[in-house]
Amino acid sequence: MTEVKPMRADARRNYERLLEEAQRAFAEHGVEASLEDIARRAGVGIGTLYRHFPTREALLETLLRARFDAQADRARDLLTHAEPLAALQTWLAGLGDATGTFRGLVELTADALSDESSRLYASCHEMREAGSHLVERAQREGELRPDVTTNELLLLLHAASWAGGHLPGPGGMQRLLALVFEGLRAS
Amino acid sequence: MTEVKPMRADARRNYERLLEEAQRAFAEHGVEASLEDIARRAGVGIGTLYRHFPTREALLETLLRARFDAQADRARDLLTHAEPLAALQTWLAGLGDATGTFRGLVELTADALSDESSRLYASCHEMREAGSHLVERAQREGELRPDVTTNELLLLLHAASWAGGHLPGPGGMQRLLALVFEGLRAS
DNA sequence: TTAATATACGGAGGTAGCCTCCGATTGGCT
DNA sequence: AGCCAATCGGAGGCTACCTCCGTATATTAA
Repeated sequence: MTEVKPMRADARRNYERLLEEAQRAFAEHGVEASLEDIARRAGVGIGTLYRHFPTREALLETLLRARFDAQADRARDLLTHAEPLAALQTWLAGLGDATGTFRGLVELTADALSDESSRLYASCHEMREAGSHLVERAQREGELRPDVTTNELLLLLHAASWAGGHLPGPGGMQRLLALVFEGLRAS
Repeated sequence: MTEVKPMRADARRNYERLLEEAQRAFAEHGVEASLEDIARRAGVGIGTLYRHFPTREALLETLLRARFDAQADRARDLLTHAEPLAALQTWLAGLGDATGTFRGLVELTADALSDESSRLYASCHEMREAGSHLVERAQREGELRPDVTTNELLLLLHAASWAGGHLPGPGGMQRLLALVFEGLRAS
């Protein structure tokens, strides 16, 4: 329904160059990478960058949306998994990997979930909805404590992801997430 | 032993004005508060700020050191507490409050723990040493899973503190910390 | 092919923050 | 009072953000 005029050829070319360089820059320097640098490397004026992507978040969202949508799909798949708690844990691990794509991204997504005006809110929100079904199933079948909310779980995941980013080696987030699921008390 | 010439009167006056305004600014705007603004409000040139505190971290450390040292003392006190796990949990909660003093501080302290060259490293390190005795005791008495390291625990705490800062109301960190200790699995 | 026009480009310029450097100032001592 | 070391202040160079508008060009119609 939404009428989309095709982009002018030069516009489309610049748009794509910008996305390529943004991907590189964010991967290398984290979400705070210099926008002027991205424009420079894309061989484009800074004004052109801002016309295509009015905010840093808009740029990030374009780069991440597909990934986040895939994550929502994955949640729906996992609803048929035999073990509800394991399914939830698996899904959260995948989500943790997604928010670990760029250094500093966790902060943004964590904030986006509680800020409807955020550009990332939409993509994140759909993920949360899909995930909350996994949470409810695990609780309904008595595998997850019933007093935990989806928001709390996502926040714990973000926390683990954040912390994982502050550990030297890789795989930190996975280990921490496992700890959170299993609890610290000796059994 | 360390010979300390008394500061010149104007120097001491400026030093203290700077600390006052820094406290205000960090409390209001988080650790990224503008240093030029702090100098301005203190009625002092920016050069004077940098002479007294060569880095942002130096300024923060001066404001926080007493607090962190107190936290180390508290760890030593809690070693005599009857319940090792509860003692550990209490201590971590206190530490979480301390790193929640300024928005964005958790990131700094988490990084400081793995960066010896950091200005905050010393104060943090002493805390960790004190805390690790609480960890070891809880493990020795079989109340804490033996495969968790002090570093992991501190990181989990920082993570909870970080996440607490991304929740609307207060007390978020306490709730999350409790969840981490108790585990997510239904019992 | 050419002309008209909507579309898109680019970067100058204003703002703000970081940090350094050095000439001007002043506290404290004799 | 007068000296000098200690201290001050802020100009200046840098980077980054974001906006605005004169210029350039892709597209469409003639």
